[in-house]
Amino acid sequence: MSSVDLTARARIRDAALAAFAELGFARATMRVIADRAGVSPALVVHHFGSKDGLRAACDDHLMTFIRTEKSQVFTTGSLPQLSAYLEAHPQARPLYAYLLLVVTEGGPRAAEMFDRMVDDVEGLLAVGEAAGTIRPTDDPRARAALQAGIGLGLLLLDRHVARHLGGTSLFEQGPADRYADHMLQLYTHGLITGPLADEADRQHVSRHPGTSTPSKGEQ
Amino acid sequence: MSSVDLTARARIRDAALAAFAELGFARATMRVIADRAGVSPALVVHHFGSKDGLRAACDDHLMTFIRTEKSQVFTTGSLPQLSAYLEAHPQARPLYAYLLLVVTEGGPRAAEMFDRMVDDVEGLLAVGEAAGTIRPTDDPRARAALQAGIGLGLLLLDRHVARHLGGTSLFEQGPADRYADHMLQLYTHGLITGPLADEADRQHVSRHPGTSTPSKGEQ
DNA sequence: GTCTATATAATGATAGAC
DNA sequence: GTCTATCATTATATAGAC
Repeated sequence: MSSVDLTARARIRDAALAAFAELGFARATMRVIADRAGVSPALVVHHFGSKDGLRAACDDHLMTFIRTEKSQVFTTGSLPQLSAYLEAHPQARPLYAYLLLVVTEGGPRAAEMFDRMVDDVEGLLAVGEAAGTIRPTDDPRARAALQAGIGLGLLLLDRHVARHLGGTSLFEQGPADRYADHMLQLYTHGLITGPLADEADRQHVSRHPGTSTPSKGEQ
Repeated sequence: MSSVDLTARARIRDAALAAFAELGFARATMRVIADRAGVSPALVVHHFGSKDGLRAACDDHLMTFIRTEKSQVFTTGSLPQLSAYLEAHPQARPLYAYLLLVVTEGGPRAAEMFDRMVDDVEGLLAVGEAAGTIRPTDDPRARAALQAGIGLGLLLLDRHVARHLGGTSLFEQGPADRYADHMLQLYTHGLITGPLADEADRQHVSRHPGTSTPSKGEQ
């Protein structure tokens, strides 16, 4: 409904967002973007100055969206939540795709975006820790960064991972189920067991004396 | 020692490998590659036919390397092992960097490369399972794909994750330590605890009756 | 604001001498 | 095998009319 009578500037920006995400920055030419927006290449320059200016406008648009609290779900790394959100808000799809592009191709604001995600994840984990559903940690920042990286990294490899889960995207039902199964397993019980796990615990305690990470009641 | 008197063809291929990895396919132009190899642009075409031909030669070179058993470490997703390997075999660095590019920019052989990694990870996990150091699973293929994705995904986000771990790359000492700490923690004990973990177990059992995943001794 | 027409630069690739 | 010189194409960006 709102996408019908957008200003030309907004239409160009949206076309660019989608074209960049689909083709990469280099192969999404001004002509292609102009065509998709239904305008002349000259008008693109008129509105954004240059291709880099257009890119910056796309970054701005995404950052604004990311900063909206209702799009926190974008940045949590939780696939089921993200999946539900995209289902309910199809307009967010191109922004999500563009986020993946920016992070991989490493534009000037990629760091800013990833940092925002880490902040969000850290907050969520802290809430869980307080509620007793998330294990305590010595190093909340590192944990948040790694968990954000795990979540986003898997989304970057969507195609490849999903192929082994019997589909073409993790957002499909089948792959999503097998994904959820393993991740829940990993997040509730880990992957390592037996003597190797005990050894890992000893290493951790020796590095962080005073901290204990028992699997069940110690001290 | 062996890099001094390479044939021009090999020098061009190596220069391309590095330039592609550093700049991406689009921005690594034939001229840039020729300059770095110390030859004329025409010679690049003479040897490889076209830019796509050059790219294919790089892919071939990487695949040959990946298929060598001694480079399995490339594909395990274990950072400490990979780090040690790259330290001991600096010649492998550009190949590693090119692998990351291929996986992100999704060339024609990216799938082949990722599949190889999943195979390797699945084998390693099966060995661990047999040895009693890795928890059993219902779905070894999914687990291997996801663990490969987690490992590779974090390497793709190297820069960003490392920034939060106090460095610029996960291969540096400080970030590597904090990385190892959290991942060991995650892999030995998981992340979720308390009632949420119990609920996860119930969901898993109801989906896979007959399978049990107790955190400690349940028949 | 929007267009057509065009300038300018860079790219992948070719021709042909050595 | 390797070069210099050059072509044809395509890219971004500009000029100026409407």
